[in-house]
Amino acid sequence: MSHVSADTSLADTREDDVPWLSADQLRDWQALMGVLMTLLPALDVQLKRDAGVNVFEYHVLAGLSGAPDRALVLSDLAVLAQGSLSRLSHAVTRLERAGWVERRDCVEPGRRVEARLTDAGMAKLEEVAPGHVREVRRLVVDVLTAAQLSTLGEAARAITAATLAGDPEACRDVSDC
Amino acid sequence: MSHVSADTSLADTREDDVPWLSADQLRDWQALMGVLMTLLPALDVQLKRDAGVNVFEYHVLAGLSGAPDRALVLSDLAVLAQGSLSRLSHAVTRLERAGWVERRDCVEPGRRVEARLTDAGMAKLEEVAPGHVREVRRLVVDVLTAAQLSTLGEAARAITAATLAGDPEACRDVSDC
DNA sequence: AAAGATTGACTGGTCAATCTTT
DNA sequence: AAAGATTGACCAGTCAATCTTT
Repeated sequence: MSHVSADTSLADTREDDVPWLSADQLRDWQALMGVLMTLLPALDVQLKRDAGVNVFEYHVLAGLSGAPDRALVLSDLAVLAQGSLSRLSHAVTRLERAGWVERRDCVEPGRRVEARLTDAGMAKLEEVAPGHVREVRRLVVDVLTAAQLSTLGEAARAITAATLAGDPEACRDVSDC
Repeated sequence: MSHVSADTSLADTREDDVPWLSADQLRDWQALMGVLMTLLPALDVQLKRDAGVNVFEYHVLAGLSGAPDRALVLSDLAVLAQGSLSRLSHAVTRLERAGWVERRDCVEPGRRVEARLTDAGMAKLEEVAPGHVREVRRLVVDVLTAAQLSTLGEAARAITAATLAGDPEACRDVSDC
């Protein structure tokens, strides 16, 4: 696994021959950085203002809502919501305190715990979703052509694949569980 | 949801006519969310591990390095680095403590302060940049075709424009200063 | 008053240490 | 021991209050 790559001389911090980006590449990269720096915070603002949850918590609720019996083992949910287990645990604590989620010990092996969306949580999600979707449309979907959005999705999948490569835990889809 | 369907109808807090996303739109949007959640943290990890700075601090250094006399008024630098003035002030404090930046009161009007990249800061940036660019290539530029990257840039600019609309302060480019 | 900058309390996240169960 | 989950210390960012200068 960890052997073989051609550039393994990490002890030597000087690996030259890193070609700089072309003017076009730089421009497009900077544009992407702009989105990375501004879009998530903008979505966070809307959700916190109108619903009192942040983006990650929203995705936890949404993830649970689509699961069988509205429940998932925490480590699976962490993968689905794209966060660390620790981050998830903190988030679930907050959501539990609000009454939208509850923890339940699994009967099965190991020290497994599942989070389950309560009825109040489902109601909350249904109340919150339209405003969130509206914002996603306003900031993303509606400002792009269908072709742009499609290419954006393709590119995003390629980037995510590269980003998660070497992190086998984070790679698997929730459908693997 | 322009029409109330048979599913659980809660209170009438329905703000109607928010059309849900099509399957394709949803898929592409989720892909973009994946990038938003993972790419910035991945870049942060590389920079912190190899250089002891986060992405925002890196952009502050990079922004200053390209400015005339390697100095910029803080409020301008905040726009360039895409962060709040408060965030920038905290960051500059850290960078100043490390010796990479120094604050200087402006002679000019108002209570203006400029941040100036020191020689040590410039050296730091030159030391750090290759590793960062390598990571940007590995995770983004090299996994996309030229056409994909170009469309991605276009889309990103459209999204940023929508996101910053209504925030006139954040809109202006640093070239306006 | 208004613009620019700073500060501190608070929040959410990471990391490492710990606990629990197989 | 190993997997899953939790916890707490620590850090970076936000928000609102404040300070400084015109």
